[in-house]
Amino acid sequence: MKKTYSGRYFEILEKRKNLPVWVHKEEFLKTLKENQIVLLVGETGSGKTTQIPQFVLEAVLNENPSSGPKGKKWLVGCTQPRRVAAMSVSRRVAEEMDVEIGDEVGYTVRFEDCSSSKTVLKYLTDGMLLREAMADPLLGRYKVIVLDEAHERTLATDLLFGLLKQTLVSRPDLKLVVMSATLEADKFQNYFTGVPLIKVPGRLYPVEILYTREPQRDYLEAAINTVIQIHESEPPGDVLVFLTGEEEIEDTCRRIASKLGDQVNVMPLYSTLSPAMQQKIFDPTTDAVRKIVVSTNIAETSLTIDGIVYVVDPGFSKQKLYHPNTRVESLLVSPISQASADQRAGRAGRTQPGKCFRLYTEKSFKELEKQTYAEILRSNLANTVLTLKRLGVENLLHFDLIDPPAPDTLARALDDLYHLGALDDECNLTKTGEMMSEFPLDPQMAKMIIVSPQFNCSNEILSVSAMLSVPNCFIRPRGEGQKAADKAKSMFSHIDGDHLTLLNVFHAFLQHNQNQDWCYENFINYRAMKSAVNVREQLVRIMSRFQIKLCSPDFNSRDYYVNIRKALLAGYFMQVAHLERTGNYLTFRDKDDQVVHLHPSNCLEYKPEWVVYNEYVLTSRNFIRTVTYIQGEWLVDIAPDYYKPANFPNSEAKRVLQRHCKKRRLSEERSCKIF
DNA sequence: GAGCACTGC
Repeated sequence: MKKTYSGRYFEILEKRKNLPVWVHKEEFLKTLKENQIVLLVGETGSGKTTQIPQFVLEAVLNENPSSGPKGKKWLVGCTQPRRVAAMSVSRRVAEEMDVEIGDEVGYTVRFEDCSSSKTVLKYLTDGMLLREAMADPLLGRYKVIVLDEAHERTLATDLLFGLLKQTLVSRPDLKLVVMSATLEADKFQNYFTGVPLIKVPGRLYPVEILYTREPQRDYLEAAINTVIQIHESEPPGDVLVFLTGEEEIEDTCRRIASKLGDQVNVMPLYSTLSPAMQQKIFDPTTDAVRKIVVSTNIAETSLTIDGIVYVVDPGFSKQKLYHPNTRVESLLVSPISQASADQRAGRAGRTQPGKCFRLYTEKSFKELEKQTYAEILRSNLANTVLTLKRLGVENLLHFDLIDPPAPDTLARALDDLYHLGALDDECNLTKTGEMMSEFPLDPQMAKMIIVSPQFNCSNEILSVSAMLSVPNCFIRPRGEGQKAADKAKSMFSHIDGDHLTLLNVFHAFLQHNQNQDWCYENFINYRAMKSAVNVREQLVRIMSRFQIKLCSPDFNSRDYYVNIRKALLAGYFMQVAHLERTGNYLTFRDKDDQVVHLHPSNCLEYKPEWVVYNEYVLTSRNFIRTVTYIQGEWLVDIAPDYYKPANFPNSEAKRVLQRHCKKRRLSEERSCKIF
């Protein structure tokens, strides 16, 4: 590292030294020296994310002045749950250390590696470190790993916990720092028995918490009234209201605006909002007009808005839930946890003392869960199990996780992977499974891609996969534009299904040279399309690594779309529904079949007897979304082991399946006689 | 005939 620093360096250094975490620098370094694992609890504003990794780096460089593994430099890695955070924090730290980003300080996130052979401190997403661990389970280049925001308990962070717990045993020279914003620390301390804990206070202004006297029946009504009340009786200061979803937010914005008019500036905030609209949130307010931001959970952790003095918290958010029996993931409006409520309240005290209006009673608050359930307890684990297998975990039940998932969920995941050919009878990873694990996709999709050359359509399947991996590309404005949007969409529609429609959109986007105006005119989300192109490129790179053929059927051939539909089924054969005589679709499964409805966004002009679907969503009804027509006999051709009639309970679909099986047997016998 | 909390590889 260079010896002379710029004036700016010393200027920033003085500011850094005022951060609360600096008071604990010596204590931290001493503890790190004497222990393999250190737990640090630092509240918002303590400076832990930027400073601790620098402290660690200083120690590593002092103790290992020259050598690293294979002549390379030792690395300090710091994980973040979000890519924006990894990028922005590393930029900040590079500035503090007076170096160019990508040199001594860098970051690695999906689609972007801004690090080099010079890099000694690297910020990366938790998912990225997990990927690195797949290639090198001992994480040989790292000397210290810092797991930041551990309290968020993302799936990737939880897996890293389990993995590092093993790695630390085989690599006594590797150290781990766990950083958490809340004191769920006892949970971590139980997990890593006897680990020292350092507590650093945050720097937030006091936030007064107000509860309602009675529980509120209608939280929207209550939220709107509270905003009006704040506006009429509280001193200047911006307001942040937490709601659960896009429609609710847009609706509430309109209602507030109609009541308060020009006196306030009401703005919505959610992830699918265009970046330009999101940016508006950060425009400074004029003194005369109060800013009112109505937001989803995105403002709880991902985005920080300065100048918020009042927070309105109805106490709900949409949360993902997984039911292993029906294999359905659903988004459900649910009460938040105490930790979440406290995090929301903290948003009021970033620039001056604030107030948080909780639209529930103090008693209700005390009845809330302390922490939000870890993601691993609320997810389909097929992909997780595949990752663990790839990391060399032999017995999943013995893998030490902070919160072990339900046995049902685990069993379901193993079962799915077995049917996909990723695991053998003894639960070992197969060659196919190994390849599947390299794709940053769900197992069905990875399988579909791997076998697509057999249907001579890997190019098309890659495009469809990319489209399925990004947010919905169809824009549908409320009110006026709706009809025009639907008409534009119908231009892309393929009568046999939504997957093929997505393919049409992708092809059209490329034909129009990825033109943004073309997207605008056709009600297509440009950002989604660009990111699909990006995803596809990444998938192509993985394909070439495994030398999987890139090929297309003849576009003018009658079988062009047939091949693609067959390839879809080769991955998603466990997600098939059959049209019953009642006119309803029934999922066709070994157990727990469900009545489902085609999602109204589908582009089919008729109801085919059999469909393959991309996802099952539980909202106002049971919907299957993104569906494509398939032939019943393909089930027997493409997944004969899974579609043995004996595996299924009696049903209309089973009788049809039996007929197909019989026909297949007969044709096989006939062909035997010929030879 | 309806919706899309949020991340991430």
